[in-house]
Amino acid sequence: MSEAISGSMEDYLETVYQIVQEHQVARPKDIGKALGVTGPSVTKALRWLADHGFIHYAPFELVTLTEKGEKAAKQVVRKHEALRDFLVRVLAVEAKEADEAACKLEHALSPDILERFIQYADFVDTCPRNRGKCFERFAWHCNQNQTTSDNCETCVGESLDNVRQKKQKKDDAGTKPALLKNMLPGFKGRIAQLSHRTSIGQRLSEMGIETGAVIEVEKVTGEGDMIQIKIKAYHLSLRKEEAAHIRVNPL
Amino acid sequence: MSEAISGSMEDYLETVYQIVQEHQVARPKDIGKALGVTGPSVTKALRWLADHGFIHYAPFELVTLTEKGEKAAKQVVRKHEALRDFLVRVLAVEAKEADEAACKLEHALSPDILERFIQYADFVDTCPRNRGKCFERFAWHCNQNQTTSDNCETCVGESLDNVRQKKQKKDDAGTKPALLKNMLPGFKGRIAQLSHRTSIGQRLSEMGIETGAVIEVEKVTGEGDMIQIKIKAYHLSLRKEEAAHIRVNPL
DNA sequence: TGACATTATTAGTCGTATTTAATTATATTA
DNA sequence: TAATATAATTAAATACGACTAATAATGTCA
Repeated sequence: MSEAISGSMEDYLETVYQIVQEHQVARPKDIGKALGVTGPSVTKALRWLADHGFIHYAPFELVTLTEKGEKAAKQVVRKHEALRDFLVRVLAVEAKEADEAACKLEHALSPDILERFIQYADFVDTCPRNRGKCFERFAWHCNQNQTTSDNCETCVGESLDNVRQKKQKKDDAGTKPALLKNMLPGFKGRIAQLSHRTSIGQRLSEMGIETGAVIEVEKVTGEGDMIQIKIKAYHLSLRKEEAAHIRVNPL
Repeated sequence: MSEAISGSMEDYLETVYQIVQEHQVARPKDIGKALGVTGPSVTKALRWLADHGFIHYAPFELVTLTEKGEKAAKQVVRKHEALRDFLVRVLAVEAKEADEAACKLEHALSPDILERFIQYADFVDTCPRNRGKCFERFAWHCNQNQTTSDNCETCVGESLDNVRQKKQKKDDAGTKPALLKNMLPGFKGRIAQLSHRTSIGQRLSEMGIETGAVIEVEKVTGEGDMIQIKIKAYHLSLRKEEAAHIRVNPL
């Protein structure tokens, strides 16, 4: 009675509601088909829903919603429809795609934010200042360039990298241990920590090199894949991935 | 290598990325604290991420992102930020709430629809026709009436009921089996199916009444809780919930 | 270096949601 | 009415994501 309804139980309830709308009564087979699950999953879900007072259910008998179940189902259906509505009317997403997306989103949306979505969709329709004119432009624009995910995937990396570079600089200036991987030629520092289990860690260990040894970066090659260091009497060439396991304190 | 990354693994990856941004290196304890999970959960997640090539990880050693991991993490971070951005700038959701909501939503959003969200947020900022004027109105409106979820919960039931009524009528007109529960006084039909396990089903069974018997609805009481029927020589009064288990074919 | 506190890992368990395989109930047909 | 087909059930198994308790590794301080 007290446990909260889970996302998947909401799905079952919603499906029962929709099938009851159409056929008066829901049968496990149809529920399973609608949700893409097998019979036993449905049986279990129905028993849970019955135990918690959402449906009338007895083995081999007809399945219908209780008052409580109908109310709960309507809330779920409402969420679903509101989201789909938003996606279609505001974001100009294609109907089928919007429906599928709404299915996944509906369980992750808090009631308050759901209301915002609804209000916004209404607002777009009724705002006296532009009466949809402005938003039609958006829909049109969306349908013109179908590039969607492609044209932004590349630039995002760069923009995030920029943020990172900035932070990097700040850290470099400080005295915090840094990763050898990120150091530039001319850097000089002391090993703060190294991983004995990694290949490079073992190589260094075998040479008797441990925490505290002074290390110098000599060269970083073209694509940034290799880094050449000098340590004690040795000159070593490391892959950046190896260098990711060594922390250094700048001197 | 082939299995898809799950929602929670994305969370771990995102967290590792963010901690690496700040401290060069991520430690299990901090990851756990950031995600609100215990140590062992982190260990398991890290092993999965390492097995699938997202991070460099060996027990007790430093954790850093691989190339693949960094790329994947950036995608996740981008999703998160884009969603939060949308919620804050377009839907005028309060920053902290938006951040939490974005956490939950980000795993349920397809790339294509995510792009729509981003495009729309940009559109709102740059649309030359209103230059934000119109959307400020929405934000203002949201902050005026804090009613959000309350004022709509009631009407939704009604609107859904309307849809249902319409479908109901259509079905009633046809010859499909209907639920006795939904029949009105004067209805005459034949029992199509009944549940022997329910109390009313047993009562009827005991009277020797089975599928095919002719049934007549005499009266439906006030609040619609009871339904009076005539069957063979008997007059019976049923609760609607009982009547939900009997299907009838109209004559 | 040794003892201690901190942190990380392993092993075992729980709850949810699903599956397959085998069983039982109902419906259909000869 | 018996034989068969369809559907629903139970039981046992798998996967995932989290937990607790016990064990092991590491870093620190005297």
